[in-house]
Order: sequence, then C-alpha cells, then structure tokens
Amino acid sequence: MADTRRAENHPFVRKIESVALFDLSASERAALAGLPMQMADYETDQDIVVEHERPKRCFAVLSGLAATYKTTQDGRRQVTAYHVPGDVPDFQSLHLEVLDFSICAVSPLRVGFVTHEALRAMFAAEPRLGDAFWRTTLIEGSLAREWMLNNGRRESYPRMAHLFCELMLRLETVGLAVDHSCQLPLTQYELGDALGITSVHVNRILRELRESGLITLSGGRLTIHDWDALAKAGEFDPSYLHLRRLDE
Amino acid sequence: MADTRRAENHPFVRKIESVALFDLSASERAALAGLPMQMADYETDQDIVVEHERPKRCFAVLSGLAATYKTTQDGRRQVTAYHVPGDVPDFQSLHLEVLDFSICAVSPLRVGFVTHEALRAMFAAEPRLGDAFWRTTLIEGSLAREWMLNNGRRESYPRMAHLFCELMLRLETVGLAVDHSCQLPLTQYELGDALGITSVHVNRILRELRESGLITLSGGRLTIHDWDALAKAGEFDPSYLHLRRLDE
DNA sequence: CGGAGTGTTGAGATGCCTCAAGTGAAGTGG
DNA sequence: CCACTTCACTTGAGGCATCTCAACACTCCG
Repeated sequence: MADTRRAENHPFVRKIESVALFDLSASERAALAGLPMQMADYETDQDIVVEHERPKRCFAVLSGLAATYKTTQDGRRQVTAYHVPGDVPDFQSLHLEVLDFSICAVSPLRVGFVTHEALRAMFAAEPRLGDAFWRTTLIEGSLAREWMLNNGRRESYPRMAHLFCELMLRLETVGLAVDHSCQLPLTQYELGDALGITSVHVNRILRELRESGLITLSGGRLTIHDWDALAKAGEFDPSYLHLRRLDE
Repeated sequence: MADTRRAENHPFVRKIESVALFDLSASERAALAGLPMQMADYETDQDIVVEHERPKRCFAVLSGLAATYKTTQDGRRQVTAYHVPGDVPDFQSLHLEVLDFSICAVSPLRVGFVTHEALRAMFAAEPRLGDAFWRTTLIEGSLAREWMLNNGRRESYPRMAHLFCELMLRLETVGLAVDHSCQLPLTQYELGDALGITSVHVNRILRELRESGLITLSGGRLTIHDWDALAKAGEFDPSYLHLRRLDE
C-alpha cells in the first residue's frame, strides 16, 4: 500500500498517467517509479542545459518553472516553451545528440536527472511507455505550433491573454493553480522574451489587461479575474494542449 | 538487384536513411519499401488534412511542396512548416488522435497514404524504424523552435533570408536544388503567412534582397546568388536541421 | 477580349520599439 | 539603522518597421 502510494505521487507516474491513452499496469508504474533519478537544484536564471551540448541524460522538472530558449547572435532571446513540474523538457536528447536550445530556471527549480541508458532499458522492457513519452514530445510540438500562430498573427494584447490562459490551464492540471490564480514568477522582461515583444511593451499591455479587469500580475502571482473574457480576448481554445479529459 | 534498386529509391527508404543514426538492414529496407501506399494527387491550395480531423492514416510527400498551417478566428493564417518530398508531415496523428493543424498543397502535390495499422505493424516488427521516425518528429520540433526565434526576434529582411537558406538546403538534400537554385512556387502572400508579415511587405523585402544581389525569386524559381552573404544576413546556422553529414 | 490572380508601388496610419528618466522594493555593508 | 546599490517596474516622447488601403501593371486563361 505504501509502495503504491509512493508510485502514484512519483512525477513520472503522474505525468504519464495524464498523457497516456491507456491505464498504466502495475509493472509500468513500478518501472517509472523505479527509474534512478539524481536530484539537483537550480536558482533563478541558471541554465540546466545549453545549446550544442550532448547530454547523456534527460531531466524531469520536479518543482518550479523552466524555460526553453534560443538566442540570436546579437543576444536577443526567444523563449520557445515553458515547463511545469512533470515535464521532461530535453527528452529529445535521447534521439538528437546535439541540443539545439538551452533551458534555464525561471524560478528556484528542482530537477531529477535520468540517464539515457536507464530510459532506453525501461522502454525496451515496457514498450507502451515509449509510446507515452513519444506522445509527450508530440504534444510539445503542438504547443510550439500554437505559439507560432499566437506570436506571428496576434497583436500583443490577445497574444498575452492567450499565453496566460495556457499557463493557467497547464498549472491547474499539475495542481499548481486554484481559482484561476497561480504563482508565476516571470519578470516582464522574460514575458517579452516569450511573446516576442519588449519588456516596456509588456508593461503597457499588462496595464491594459489589468485596467480591463481581466487579470492582475504582481508579486509573482497571476490571477485571472474573468476567465471567459480573457479566453475570448486571446481566442483561447485548449484543444491544442491535448489534455486527456478534453479528448473524450 | 532490381529489388534493391527499387528499395533505394523508395521515398521512405531515402528519408529514413538520411535521418537514422544507423545503417538500414535488408529487412528494415524491405519493411519500408513494402508498406502499402495509396497514392493521391492534389492541386495547389487543396487541403490534404484539416484541423480537428481524426485521421486513420499518415501520408508521405512524394513530389511537390506542402505546408502545415493554422488560422486565427478572423482568418489570419500562419504557416508553421514546409514539407519536401520524403517528409511525413502528419506522422503525429499516430499518437495524437485529433489534428491541431491543417496541411495544404502549395504546388501540385503527390502523396502516399499509409494506414496507422500498417505503420504500427512495421514498428512492432522493426523497432529501430520506430526510433528513426521518432527522430523525424523531433527534427520537426527543432525546425519549429528555429522558426519561433526567427519570426519572433529577427526583422523581416534577415527573417526572409533565413527562410530561404533553410528551404534551399532542405531541397538540396532531396535533390531538388542544384547550384543554389530551386523551384519555389510560393506566392508572396504565402511567404507572408510563413514569416508573419504582409504580402505587401514581402514584396518590398524581396526587392531589397534582389537589389542587394543576394537572390532572385520569380516565375516560381528561387536562385541564391550569394549564399555566404544570404546566410550571414539571416544568421543562418544549419545545425538545427540535424542533417546527418553535419553531425559528424 | 475580359476577368482573375499575382505582383508592384505610393501614402498615410499604427503598433511596437528605443531611449531616457524616474519610482519603488529588496538586499548589502558600514 | 541608514546610505547605497541593484533590479524590476513605470511612464513619456519620438522614431521606425510594418500594416492598411488603394491604384495600377502584368500574366495567364477561358
């Protein structure tokens, strides 16, 4: 009983259960929970992995927020994804040896490293888990496409509204948001890096959103006061998140 | 001998050989070449699949160019990827049942449909092929991130330069470009949809690129006159394409 | 010959950027 | 406990990249 409970709370088990299209067997659960993980802590703005590295292991976010980003030669930065607890942001390093992005902590961050070797052994023993992890990378691709549409074709007001809807929903699914309110320790500069705009402009749009009564973002906490209005402003349709409960 | 040659020329064999990290065995080659494919032809602007569908099969591009795109509610369009012969643009439908994007022909297009069933059977019999296809979806993810950086953080002149470099290189790897010149039947409107700008602005930037002596694009043909200068203008570093010959 | 789609160019509008100054809160060291 | 620094946030003013609207040219095709 104690073992079962421990497995349920294991980040991998939680993640795969929320993503897989099947119910986990006892042995699959045990395989996930039994993965040898090496813990590590990072402070805000520290990089976990950087572009051009050839990692021999992946990591799972255990607590805190992480961001994948790339930069231009003159140092302009684009965040391409945010990662919440349970995510395995560099999972692709298992198949693409050279990283084409960096990942940094956007808050104090705890991660668990798992060697490629251990993951490959697990997938050999439990092939359905390989499919489930594959699914997670495909969902990340879906988010990327939605970001491209959002950043490419929406002005900054709806763009920001859309991002807040996505983050709130994703944080809710991992229990980090209640009543449309969550910790969101992003600086305005970082928000700009995700939205492709300037921190100055972030500030102005944020004020507009606040004055419209849709949200407040201060002290590292985001609160959505009018979800429906925000979703409408951001043309937010969560189907691209491929959440299981919405699939049925 | 005749069989071997046929297998070599099969689009799946070519694609996987260019992407996989191992050399294909005879049985893997046979499995790929033996996949039952249903051919179909599309005219420019026709959709092959559309958002919210639940396809029971994937398709490979056999000849022509295809584009993945999404639209906002008011009909603004963002192209998120282009697909050259050999690509399997909706491969993810194998694991994500509902499509979150549409794919259309941007030129007369020939595709080959393969049922999910046949693909799954092949992966069960030849697990390494599953890994290789997985790799293709991860490479697509890498392209998506580079596009996000490009569209989010570069102005339209370098942005367009970057896109042309990518397309030329990808078309070269499938033998559709020689001497930095290739068929590229994109309208200026469509280019704008990929770059997140207006067709009017595409026209002006195109003129600048032409007047700088970097490229000409007319009559559906793109020619790069000064590759080094174009790559420099677009800050183009091909490592994100994960081409095998560049990996070593 | 006429119509439709694409490309071209101009002129004015605007969303977002740049630069700059100033506020406020948190942390540090004397 | 108070200067002092630092860093994020805030706001204004002017500039620029890109958009919108509009007219017109060109090519293809029925």
